Amino acid sequence: MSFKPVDVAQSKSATTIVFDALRRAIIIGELDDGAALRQDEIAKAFNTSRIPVREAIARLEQLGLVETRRYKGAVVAAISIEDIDEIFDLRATVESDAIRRSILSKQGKNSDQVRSYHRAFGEAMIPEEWSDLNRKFHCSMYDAEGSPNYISVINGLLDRLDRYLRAQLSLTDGMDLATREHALILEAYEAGDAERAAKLTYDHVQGAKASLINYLKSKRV
Amino acid sequence: MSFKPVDVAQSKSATTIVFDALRRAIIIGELDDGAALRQDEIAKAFNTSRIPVREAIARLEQLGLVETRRYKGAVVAAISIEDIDEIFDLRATVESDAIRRSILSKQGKNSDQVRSYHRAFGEAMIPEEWSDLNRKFHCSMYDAEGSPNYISVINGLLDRLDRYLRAQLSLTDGMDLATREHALILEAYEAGDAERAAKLTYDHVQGAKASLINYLKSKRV
DNA sequence: TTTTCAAAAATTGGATCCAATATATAATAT
DNA sequence: ATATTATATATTGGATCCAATTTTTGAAAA
Repeated sequence: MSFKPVDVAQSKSATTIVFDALRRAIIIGELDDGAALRQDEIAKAFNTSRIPVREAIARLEQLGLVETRRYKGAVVAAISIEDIDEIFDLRATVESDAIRRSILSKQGKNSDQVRSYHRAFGEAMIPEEWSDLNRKFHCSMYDAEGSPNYISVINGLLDRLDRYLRAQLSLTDGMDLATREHALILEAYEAGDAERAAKLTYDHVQGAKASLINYLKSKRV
Repeated sequence: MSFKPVDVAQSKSATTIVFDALRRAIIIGELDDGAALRQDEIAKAFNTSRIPVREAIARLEQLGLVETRRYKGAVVAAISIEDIDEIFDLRATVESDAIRRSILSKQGKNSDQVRSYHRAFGEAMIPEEWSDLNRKFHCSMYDAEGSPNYISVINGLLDRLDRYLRAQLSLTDGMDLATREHALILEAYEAGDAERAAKLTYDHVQGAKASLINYLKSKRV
């Protein structure tokens, strides 16, 4: 045989292709808050019918990334400063517990992986990469085997925050501070110091919150 | 005018009706783990076409209540004991922080509401009601105005645990202990003791975890 | 010119149809 | 009798069509 058989069930559905693309576009800020998602337009762009687009929108709505109004369609969800503030608190709480339980869990450390994300974060020249690498850095320290639900909640929260973080990161120079704080968190992680890592993570997230809220308040006068 | 005009946009879509009903059926354990959700069957039962059913299933999948396999349809998600264990930890973490921030937030207390749920919980004769009342009791102490995202995450976690909790509650007599623990939490809430309320809530959830895990382990030999 | 009303166009929500894949059943081979 | 193959049926995924609602545009009235 000169070809490799592939299970057809592994091919992505039209719904999933559209969902992934729309989710990505929202997260990276390509679709602005309040932007209408026209079913027909999206269907044409993806060369499919409206049904997969509707299903993708239904999925995005459950993630809080879009809001739909009956008979009026879907728009990209705008997140208020109060909600952003709260989501950061929630992140700080969940992520600090995630790293604590990861360290306490006796699982092997991901040190090589974490280190390489840390290095990549410090070296990244394009703001678009920072946010992805930041997510990878943090999540690689959480126990993927033992904490899939923590990680899923964290990713959901990050999905909702990312476009604001990206806009901020493009315009401010908080990367040096973040890199330094990452180094401290990594140090505590490698030293197996669960409480210190949890506290550093909590404080790091809260610092990012303060910075973003300041930025948004100055921008939304 | 002898009739009251109602905004048509307030009518529920077929998708929402199906979604609500399926979500409810899964939560209360009417649909067993692994049960197949046949689109055609459900569409017939609700006297609609398959499209709203598919959209409802897409939404349920994002909530982790069902799992779909390409070309094979959707089944009710079975949650492993390890996942249940983790979800309880996540609940304990998030709910203890939710009650802490609620108490610290200077918002008015919901005491009357909380008390009435507490009383109803203690008086409930039907196990089916316990789980709903338990949820209402706890969530009424969290700050709906300032913590909608906390509450949303908590409800999502509870949705996934509820059918196991309900099965357990029907067969064990942990209600007396729960009622006593609720009373202590309520006491700390009303006293404005954020740290004590947080600790009691955390311990309460962890106790419920231990109890449910024991039950499930004995049941799944 | 501005406001109101009517008609046309755009869009959403759901029904039906068709194609593709999976599953069950029947027929054939061993 | 069992295993394999072929056929029929069931189910999912998406395309198309129709009905309902919203938005836009154009015409008429003030």
